Amino acid sequence: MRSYGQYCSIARALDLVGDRWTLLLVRELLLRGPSRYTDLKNGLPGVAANLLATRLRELEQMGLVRREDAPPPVATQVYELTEDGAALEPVLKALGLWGMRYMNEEHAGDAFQASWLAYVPAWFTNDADPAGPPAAIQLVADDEHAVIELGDGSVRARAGRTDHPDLTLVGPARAVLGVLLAKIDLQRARALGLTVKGRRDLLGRLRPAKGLSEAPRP
Amino acid sequence: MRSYGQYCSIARALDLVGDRWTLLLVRELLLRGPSRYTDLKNGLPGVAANLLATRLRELEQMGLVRREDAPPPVATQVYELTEDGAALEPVLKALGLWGMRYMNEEHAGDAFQASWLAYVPAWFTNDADPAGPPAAIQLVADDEHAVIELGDGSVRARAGRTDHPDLTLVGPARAVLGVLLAKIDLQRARALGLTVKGRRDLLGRLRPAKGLSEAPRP
DNA sequence: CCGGATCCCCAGGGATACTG
DNA sequence: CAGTATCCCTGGGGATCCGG
Repeated sequence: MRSYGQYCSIARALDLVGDRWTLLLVRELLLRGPSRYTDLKNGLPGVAANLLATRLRELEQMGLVRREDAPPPVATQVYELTEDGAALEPVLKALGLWGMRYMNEEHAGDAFQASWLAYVPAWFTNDADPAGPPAAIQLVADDEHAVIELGDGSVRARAGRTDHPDLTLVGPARAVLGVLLAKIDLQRARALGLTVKGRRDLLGRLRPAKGLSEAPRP
Repeated sequence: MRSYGQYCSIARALDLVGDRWTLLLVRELLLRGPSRYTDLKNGLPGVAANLLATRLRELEQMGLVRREDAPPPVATQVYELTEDGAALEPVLKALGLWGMRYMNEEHAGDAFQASWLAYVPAWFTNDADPAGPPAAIQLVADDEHAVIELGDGSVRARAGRTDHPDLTLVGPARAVLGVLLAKIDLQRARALGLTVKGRRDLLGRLRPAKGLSEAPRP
């Protein structure tokens, strides 16, 4: 990218990661951990192959990404974030938090992945009952599966499934996320196609982070 | 900008503000408040006139910027952030904080402005002695003037000058910012051309925010 | 199948000139 | 002062191809 030519830390940051696809690539590396080229390509639907290779090369040269040989089972290379690269997490959190206000409308044809389902509760909710017992919530949105695990005072989430969840939410992504962040109530979520099974009181333990509760928008 | 086509709040955010110059334009509106077109153009050295006009139109249509008639003295229009636009402040702070690690090197020819000098202490330092008496620090870097005001437990900063500062720092931007954030000591700063006059103990009241102190880099 | 490299084409951005 | 108009050029999208 052309430099903005400004001695300003915001401009400097954008000089490095302001290019198209760059921050989404960092998102993938942050959410998935060390990843192969093909996994990244799958995680970034729409990216051109050459562009992904170029970005990875640039990020490596800037010192934000490291290329390493994968551990024994696989014989290929993996890409992972360096310390400087991982330090972008607050940037992605801030962007993601701000962007939540535009998640009310689902645009037809938008891609969706389990890891994007998982980071929302993990990043943007707290446990309102930190001393409460462990619990697991199974999320299923557009056939993507994620699990929220409550306990030890934290809200953790990951892509995948769990046996014996205490609560299961199945429905369109918009409804699942809306309910998790208390932006829409169960009544409206059901109208959007949400199915709820299990201990719905657990939803009360998910307290939306500041900057979200502002006011549900039309 | 082309949409990324992903149902992910980070991608959504970048759909709106990921375009070139957009976040820097928001930075200007945030730091300067309601601004005229020409002020924005001056605050964004290097931007093409047509691009600035396009971005303002796009941001207005997205609901991030509002165009209004200026109060009586001037007969022109001003642009200002809406609530949604101003909510980008945490994003700019996160980006700016991350970018500080690349401010050690000044690139020849980089533009520099007083408002960019001011936001660094205002955003990235706290008063280590919140109950301490009011004090003012005059900053002069590359002929740009800014003032830090301590008192009432907060660190405020603005472009401009003050009479009777308690401390005055004059020198290249890199040295002034480095000293403010405790990334370089006075000894080294002086070697870089910094001049210090007044109560240098006041520097001890500026406590760098988390995410900065990590370790000065070469 | 993985990890790219190559090629073509178009939209978005840069520089400058011009206008109400 | 507040933009438009124009031209040029680069960066990115999309498809295909290629070596391991």
